[in-house]
Amino acid sequence: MSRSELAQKTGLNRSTIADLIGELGRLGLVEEKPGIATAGPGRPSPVVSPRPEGATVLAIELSVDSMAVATVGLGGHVYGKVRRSRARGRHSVDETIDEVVHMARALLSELGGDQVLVGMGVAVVGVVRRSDGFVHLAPNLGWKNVPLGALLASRFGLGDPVMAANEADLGALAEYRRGAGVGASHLVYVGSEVGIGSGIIQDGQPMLGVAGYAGEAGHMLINPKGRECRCGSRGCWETEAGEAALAERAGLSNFVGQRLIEEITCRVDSRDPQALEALETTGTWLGYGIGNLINVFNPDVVVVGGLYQELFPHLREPLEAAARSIVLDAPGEQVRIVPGSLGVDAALLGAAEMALSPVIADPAAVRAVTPTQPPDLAKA
Amino acid sequence: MSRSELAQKTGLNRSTIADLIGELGRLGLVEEKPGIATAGPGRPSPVVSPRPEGATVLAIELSVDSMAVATVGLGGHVYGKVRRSRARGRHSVDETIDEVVHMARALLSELGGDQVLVGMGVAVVGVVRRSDGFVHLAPNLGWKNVPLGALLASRFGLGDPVMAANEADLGALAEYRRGAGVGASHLVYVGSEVGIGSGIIQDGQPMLGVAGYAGEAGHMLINPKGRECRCGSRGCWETEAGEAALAERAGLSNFVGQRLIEEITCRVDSRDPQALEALETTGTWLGYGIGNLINVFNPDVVVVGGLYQELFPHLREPLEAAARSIVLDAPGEQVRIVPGSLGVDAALLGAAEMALSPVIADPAAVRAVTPTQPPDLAKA
DNA sequence: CCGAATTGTTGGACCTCGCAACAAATACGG
DNA sequence: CCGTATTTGTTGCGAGGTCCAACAATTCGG
Repeated sequence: MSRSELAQKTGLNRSTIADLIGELGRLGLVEEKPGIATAGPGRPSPVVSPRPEGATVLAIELSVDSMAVATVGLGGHVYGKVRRSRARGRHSVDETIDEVVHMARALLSELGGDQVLVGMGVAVVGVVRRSDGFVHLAPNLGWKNVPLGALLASRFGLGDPVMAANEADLGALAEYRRGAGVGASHLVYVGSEVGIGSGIIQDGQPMLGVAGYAGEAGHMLINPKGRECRCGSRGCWETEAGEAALAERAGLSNFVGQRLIEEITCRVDSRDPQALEALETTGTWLGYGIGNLINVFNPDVVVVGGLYQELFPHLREPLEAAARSIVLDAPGEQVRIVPGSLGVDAALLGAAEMALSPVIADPAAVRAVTPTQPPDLAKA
Repeated sequence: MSRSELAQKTGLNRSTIADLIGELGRLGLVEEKPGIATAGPGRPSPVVSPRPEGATVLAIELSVDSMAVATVGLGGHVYGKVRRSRARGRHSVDETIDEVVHMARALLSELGGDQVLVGMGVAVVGVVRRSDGFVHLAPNLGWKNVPLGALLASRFGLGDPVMAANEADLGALAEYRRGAGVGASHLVYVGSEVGIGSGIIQDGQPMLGVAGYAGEAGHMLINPKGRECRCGSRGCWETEAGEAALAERAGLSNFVGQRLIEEITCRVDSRDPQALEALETTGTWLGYGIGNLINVFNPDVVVVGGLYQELFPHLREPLEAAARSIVLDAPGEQVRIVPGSLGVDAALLGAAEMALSPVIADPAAVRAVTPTQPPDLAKA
């Protein structure tokens, strides 16, 4: 983007932009390139772009059936990424952190010398306090009250605890900044893994609620006569529209996660009626919940991510029909309901964006972070 | 509040505060009084308080079965208020505006000479565009695409269209600033008239959504096997928890509005089993919806306003039980669910707060507004 | 009556940003 | 090939808002 475009977009003066670009350039966060084909007369404008090497972060994702680590530079540039499948169920905290350290070591050693590491961020399936990465509850990992942010910080030799957030919240952030939601200002992200999580961007800002637990739409009551839910209630959205419900309807209860998606896709391709029916029903329930969220949030765009991203073409029709049947006729604009574009990595990239956000908020205040040595594996 | 308290609260310097207070004083928006009993040593501090006369607005409410007009000064001080009942159903736009002008004339003539009128604000039962008060849809008034803000502006001889907003959104604002939500930062307001409306304050700011239609929780699907709704759908929250459902359950379908509330209160006092049962059931449905909103918004406080404010003591128990059964165990803090404290005037006061908000945003830019003469009644 | 404590006030300094003029680089018409 | 219009980056200056440090005002406690 050129300087004058920046001036127009930000509403700031050209001279102010020049000043800021100068400072960011000195900090190594942006660079200017000769500029491309010019349209019309006038002095050609060099293109200003973020310099990914200027600020790199380590992003971590602890998901239901996999974990991942990545090194990501300013602007969302992914340098390296490792994902590892894990069986669902309990995992010890120590073991998990060891594994993270192991995966991170490999990625960090690949970083070039000019790359400045400035922070870390973690996406967790569970209820997490953002500021210090305290995991209140993560049923899918079997964790409760784990000071993950502090543990990671001490393990990597950092001063401050590592920030962490809910997977769906970070998925929303990533799709908003780098994915299907670019250009929107109000976004609702619906991600499904075992349950259904949601994250909301309101006017460009993540909506966190008073304690950071906003967006727990998975347990929205939607069918009082519905199935029993793990949470003890009945007829929660995720019991009607979640993975388990889909699998049961399709007669595939022994499949989970990616395997389930593949199996269903396969059966749909061969026109299996039970699979088609299951998608129809599940899409309808998904649509009801999404319709509720649209009524409540009035977003630009709803992004369907997680497992259902791949199935979206098969879910679209019933989903949209159900949502439209609920949504009040908003005059003028129509909401777009679209699949995510970042796939399984949405939350991982969101964790990176979160870790990079201090750089964007106050570039001058950010310092390089040095993990103590290539961190060693305590128990390896 | 004293100057040093202000400095502490805002984080600004004492000298900055002095400067700002000086400017606001010159504009007549604040005044300093000798200051009260001092605690401890030190120079005594005069108390700075908003001067209601400095900025007065005309607030208007167009509700389901009544309309109201009030003159309100800075800080929420009500100078005068008129409310008039109207039969439910269609009302012509012209007739309504005439009536508003009539009621406003009386109130404006009572204003003292030192009171500066700076704007107007309208609360409407319906879907309204805030910026220019365009009423997209107000089924309860029988209105569709009425440029109410512009009509009022031309009738009162103002330059800019009058701002208007949804009743529930303004109820939320009023309860947040002046009512049961004072001190909270994240508030969900649930107001019931004919249907159920909701308004949300997130981190001190009204949550509007991309087009200003956020918070339409009344048509949240909550019971797919439920009653048919006016909106064409089935099992919306308001069909299960709204006024009509309550009346029907209590066997009082021929009562509406305030009369219904009185009749029910009366029957409850005499232990009428059908009334008690109706409250129990309605409270439960209310609680389910509120629980959903709590999960999604993670608020400090939920304020129940509108018709149900008075019935709240009788609704509390089933309502809280239902809500708690849905809400995920938020560690630490508990949400408070409380009745509103502003009663039927919540939306009216909210309209005043909305009209006053430009003064708070930029006191220097606000000019006195002069309605053309005491506005005359064109058709009277 | 004097020191400690608190608070309002004053003058100077800094930082951010906008404005206006100028310089640089291109397209287009002759 | 040259001059003009056009767009854009750059420079110097000024306005506004804020903080800091020192000082003045006022009260409490000994």
